Amino acid sequence: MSYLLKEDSKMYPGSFRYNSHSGDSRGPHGHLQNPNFGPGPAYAYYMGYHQVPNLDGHRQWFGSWGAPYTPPKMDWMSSGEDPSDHVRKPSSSKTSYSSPDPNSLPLSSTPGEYSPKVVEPHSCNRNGPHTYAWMQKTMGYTGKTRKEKYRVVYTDHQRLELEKEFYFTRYISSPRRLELASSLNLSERQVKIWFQNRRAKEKKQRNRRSLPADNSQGSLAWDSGLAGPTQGLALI
DNA sequence: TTGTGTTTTACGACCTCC
DNA sequence: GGAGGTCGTAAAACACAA
Repeated sequence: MSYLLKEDSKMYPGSFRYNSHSGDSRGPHGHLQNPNFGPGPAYAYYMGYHQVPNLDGHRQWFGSWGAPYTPPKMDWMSSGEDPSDHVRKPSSSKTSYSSPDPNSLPLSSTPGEYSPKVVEPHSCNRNGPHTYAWMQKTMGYTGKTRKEKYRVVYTDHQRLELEKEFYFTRYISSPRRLELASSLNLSERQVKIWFQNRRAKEKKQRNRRSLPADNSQGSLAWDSGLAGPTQGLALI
């Protein structure tokens, strides 16, 4: 399903920003080698989705989500493989968002599949160990303002799963939202907002290309200059 | 290295529908 | 009245040119 390969390259030109320093599953050419992606570095301690960064830039989930989030089947971890092997090479290999075939991905993985890892409560990025100031501020969980803890960055795995869902339906149903939120260790609210933002993004892109907004009709609007549904579906 | 532009999360305001 | 939609916007995270 190269739709996502294509689409994501546009959608996430910098989607591996985190991975450039925290590990991801891409090969030297920017292609994902591990369909389960690398560790999920992009979590932060935010609002109800309590996350604590660890040394590898992976953030750990606490609080309402129970077990910390760990992307499923993180083989490279269990096998002792160096996560850096999966790290995107620096900008010389500015990659497109090369997603694996979503059909091969664990779309319906459940939280139970995530095996919590013991991690250190600090993160690092390409600049080395790094703990965001706002994270430290919010560790105390004292009800921070929007400015103090603003947003998290979703992992590639989360993004891909969301994109996959968006590909099939631009308006997620409540049950499916619950399922997806659970499988991705996101809140339903996050999933809902992600879809809202995704639709807005699509609309923005469409407008940018001066394409008729009528294409928003129906469940798919991919024939609007974005990677089209026909193309995508044909490749599923 | 730094300044700037873009993208990504997240929210509030407001609207519609049931 | 609640849920969920769009729209506009804030600000973090990032890419990249200079």
